[in-house]
Amino acid sequence: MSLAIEVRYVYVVSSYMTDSHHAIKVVSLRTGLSAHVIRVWEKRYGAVVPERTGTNRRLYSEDQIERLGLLRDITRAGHSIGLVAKLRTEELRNLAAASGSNGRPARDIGGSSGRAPRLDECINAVKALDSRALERALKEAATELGSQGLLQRVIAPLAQAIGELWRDGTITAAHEHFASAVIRVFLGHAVKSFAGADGAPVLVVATPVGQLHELGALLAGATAANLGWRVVYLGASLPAAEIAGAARQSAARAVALSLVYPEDDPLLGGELARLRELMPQETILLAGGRAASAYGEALEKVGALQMKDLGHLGAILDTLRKPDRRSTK
Amino acid sequence: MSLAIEVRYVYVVSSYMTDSHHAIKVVSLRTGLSAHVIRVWEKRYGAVVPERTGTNRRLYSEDQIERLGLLRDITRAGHSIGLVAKLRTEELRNLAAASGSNGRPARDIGGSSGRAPRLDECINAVKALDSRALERALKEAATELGSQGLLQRVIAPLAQAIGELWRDGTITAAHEHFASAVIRVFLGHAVKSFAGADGAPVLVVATPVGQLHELGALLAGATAANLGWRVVYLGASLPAAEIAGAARQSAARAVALSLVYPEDDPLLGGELARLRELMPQETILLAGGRAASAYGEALEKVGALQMKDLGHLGAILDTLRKPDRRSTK
DNA sequence: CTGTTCATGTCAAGCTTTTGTCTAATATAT
DNA sequence: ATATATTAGACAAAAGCTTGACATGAACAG
Repeated sequence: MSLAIEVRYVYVVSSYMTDSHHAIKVVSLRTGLSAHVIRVWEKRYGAVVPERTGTNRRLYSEDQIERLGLLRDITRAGHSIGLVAKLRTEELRNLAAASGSNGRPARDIGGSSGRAPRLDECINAVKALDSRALERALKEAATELGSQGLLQRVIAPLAQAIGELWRDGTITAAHEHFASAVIRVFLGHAVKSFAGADGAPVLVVATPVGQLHELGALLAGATAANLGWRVVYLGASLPAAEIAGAARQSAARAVALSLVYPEDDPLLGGELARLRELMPQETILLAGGRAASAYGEALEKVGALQMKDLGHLGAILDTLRKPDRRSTK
Repeated sequence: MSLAIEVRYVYVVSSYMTDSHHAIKVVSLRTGLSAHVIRVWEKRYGAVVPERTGTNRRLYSEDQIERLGLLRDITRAGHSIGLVAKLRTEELRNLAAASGSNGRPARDIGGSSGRAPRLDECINAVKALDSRALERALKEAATELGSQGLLQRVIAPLAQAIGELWRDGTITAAHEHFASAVIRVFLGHAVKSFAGADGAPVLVVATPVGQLHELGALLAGATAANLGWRVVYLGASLPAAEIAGAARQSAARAVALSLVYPEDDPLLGGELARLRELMPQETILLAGGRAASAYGEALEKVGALQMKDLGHLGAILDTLRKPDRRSTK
């Protein structure tokens, strides 16, 4: 019977069974590029030339999808597609790594470097395990900055600061858990409900096995909820099968993973591969967090979109909202 | 044939394949200089003369980008562009190091007894990963039963039911995590704040290493908060040292542990002993949850009070309230 | 003090190139 | 039949290029 399954694909791909093939729509969803753009990049620049079925449909391999993802990142960093489209994939990886890390214009650094108002207060409250003070500071920050500003200018930096303090031993894991718990609850009422509207697209948020730090996932969930997604929040350290199951059951449009620490888990690659395999094909995989870049290769391999920060996540989510639209004036 | 490929690029880059070429936009982003300025520096001073494509677009090498960055720093430090524009790059480096000691601000980045009314609703919502339905059911239960009844007659049985369904495979760990997340947030506003009043006694709530299920701890925390304690909630799976540290730092009157699964962790005894040893002498250790009785012996050994259910916990907490008062203010 | 000159950053107009999107007609898939 | 793909070509917005002009402020001569 496994024979029967394989037979379905024989007419399509003659080579490896491991080299799966994907229709353009899947590629479009997974890369965030429109099918138009994918075709025109092929036609004009030969950026990616897919196989074809006997009936002329395009079929993309995982490698090609990776390549398209790299091109997406590189062009978003400012490079023109015409100049990079024909580079070898290896060079694209270098370019993506290079422009990804330092793509920031230097000019607005000085201006906005002003530390968010309540941040120090929050950090002190965490150090003191003082939930009242932490809640108060968060509340004031929320009224001052609005929920988007709260997330991006206070909670995200706070999460980062906690990570740093933890790594250098100033605070312990208990402080980190404590902060997670308070922030979790706080976000529960500060941000629009995680529940989302009826027709809203679904985002599953979690952290893979071994990744114990929850704050990043929390931030991603809150950001998505803010943008009108229905968030299925699963918390930290879940096996691939569980995440995939939740994604399947909730018909999620995307799954967001937060990777913070450790940065060198040898098992994570396998988890990611399993996740990609078990997830519905059309579900998109997103990854963010401090350690995401450390797993860049593994993430590319499974076609995951890497997010630089919360703003980037927001942009991607906006793109994913409308996977396909026709009657736009 | 690899020759054929390289030839296509000869007109563009004559040297290394690693020396990528960048459009002016990328250069502008990376240096923070406007494209205008970059062009005018080229035209007037020949500061940087890029290659051109066949269609006359400028193409900058990494070296040239570095040079522009140096010029940016130097001019911002007060030198006039006309005087430094033609210096050799090496000299620029010295100048930049000398004048701009303040240059880069580095950034980096982000129920056994009578079936309670809403219980089935809750269970179904968990099965369906439907956070809206779960929240609604909990809310209705809260108004019907009050917060104490909500905890004892809905959430506690729900936690137990989830545990059973998980053990028999009806639901997965993802569902359990999902339920924890929703309930966590819900308790955050339904129950009196975890923060507690100023003079309130402090209870640290956590789950020891290896105990991944958080719901029991959550219930204990909510119950204590309801009774006017100040709760330092640390969540699941914390090492003894961390819990003890938190207890010490917050001058906790008691530490409550929730033990649910597994029931036969051989390491738990050691963790408990270490915890007892590291904790302040006068802090009392409490243990509850489905698996508490399985560890009865170890708990006896460290003098922990075992709680049979939430009502029992409440009674113990009331007893612990009065002894020993501190003059902290 | 005043007027001139120079250095420098910015802008606009007019043209070309690049690139994403759209339409129409046709074919395939489910 | 309806949704999805395919091609070719058209279109328009965005980004680049060049030339020339303008604004500001500093240096300087009278």
